[in-house]
Amino acid sequence: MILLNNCLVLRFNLKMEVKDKKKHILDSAEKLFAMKGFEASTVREIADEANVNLAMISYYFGSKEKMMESLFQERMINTKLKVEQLLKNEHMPPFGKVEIMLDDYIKKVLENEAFYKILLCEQVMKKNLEIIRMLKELKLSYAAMFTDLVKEGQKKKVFKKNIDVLLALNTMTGTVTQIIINKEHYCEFNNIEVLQEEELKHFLHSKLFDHLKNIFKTILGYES
Amino acid sequence: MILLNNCLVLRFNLKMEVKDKKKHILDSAEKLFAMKGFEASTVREIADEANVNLAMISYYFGSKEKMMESLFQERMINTKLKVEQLLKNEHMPPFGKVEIMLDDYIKKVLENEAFYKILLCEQVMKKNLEIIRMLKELKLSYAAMFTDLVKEGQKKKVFKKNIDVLLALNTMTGTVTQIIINKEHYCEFNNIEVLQEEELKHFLHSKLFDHLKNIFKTILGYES
DNA sequence: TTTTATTAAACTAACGTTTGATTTTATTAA
DNA sequence: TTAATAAAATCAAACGTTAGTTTAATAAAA
Repeated sequence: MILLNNCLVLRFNLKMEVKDKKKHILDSAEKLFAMKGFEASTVREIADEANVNLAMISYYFGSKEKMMESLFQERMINTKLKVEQLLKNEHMPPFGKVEIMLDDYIKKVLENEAFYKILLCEQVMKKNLEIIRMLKELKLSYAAMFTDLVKEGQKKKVFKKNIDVLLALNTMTGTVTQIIINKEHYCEFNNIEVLQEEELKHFLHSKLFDHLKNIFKTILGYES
Repeated sequence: MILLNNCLVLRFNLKMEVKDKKKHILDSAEKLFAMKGFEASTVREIADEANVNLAMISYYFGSKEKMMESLFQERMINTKLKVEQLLKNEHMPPFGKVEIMLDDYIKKVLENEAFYKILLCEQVMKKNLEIIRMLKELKLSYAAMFTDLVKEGQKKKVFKKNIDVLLALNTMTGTVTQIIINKEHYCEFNNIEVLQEEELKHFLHSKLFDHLKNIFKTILGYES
């Protein structure tokens, strides 16, 4: 029984190690994909970056393309929204929920810059249909969630009528995305080139949050 | 003299034809780059799409990469702003100028969807330094122009103080870009799948313009 | 002993580019 | 105007390189 237990533990550890190795390869791939794009990143580069043998990529993922899909599956697990739970909280006011949605989204993008860059390019190209399918599902659930939130606010007479929820969401995603892309310019323009990575994130988060909060107040017709 | 004139006309026509051929190749390249990305589009595909021999691309542009640069030079000529002239108009109110800026930008993106998709991906990857240089210059002039516009409005006491011009511009570009990317979803969601291409452009323009106008009123603190 | 993981090397297909022959167009001199 | 000549444009084929993937041998683990 103890032996069996040990074996199980060992097997468990091994499986974990394999999973970690796969994750490690995905991290390297993500880095390169964000820097140079999917097509321009070679499996040899990815293997070098991850310090594994070239053949391991086919061995673990099947192909370069399936590795990309694995990356999306891996990263999109963490994309489930805090707000989806908070939405059901009866005591929280609707605009408080909007604030949490904004905060949550901004944080996620700033924490996963590389992935959101890849995401952006994939959405433009629409080459990998499996990824497009995943993204469509995510977008629909996001839109449905926000629609419910807006309806709740309208019912409680704190949001105005005739709100274009998709346009609102696109302003949120678009603004954050553009800031990620233009990060350097934005810093230069504001003379804050000396900030550390973490300080910079904090600065951008604060700027984006205030900016989008004001915009959403207008869009939703909310008076604080 | 007449002969000389004829020769000049002939020479002129020939040069025009070559220019047209180059433009035609660039149109085909643009289409493919927007669909599949730069790296995933092969010069053979581009040549096929343009109905020219494979070797003509090196012959005309030097290389695939230089062809991309030619595409950017070609397309960015038309990116100069109407507003840059209108800005000097003393009689037009500041927010009227903002409206023209928004209208102008939305129109340009909707009329050149393919190019703006390529533009987006290039900004993410930052691979071709010559293109990045061109874009930085464009962005700086755009920001400077809008800064002047904002200052004018502040001087005339119709805009509020402490406006983050870059954040405002990123909301403009980001929102329009996201709508281009999510065009299909947006149409599905609004049940307008049956529209013709031109009608759809008109619909999107109208939606985006009203949306951004309201947002910019808030950002600039403008009361109509 | 069997399964799993790792490797260096090889494989095939496709890439961007170049070549050299050929056709088309332009220029020049009779 | 015409014939000869020079230049530019076009093409099929080939070039060398590199891509993603597979193989078959070896090492490690179960």
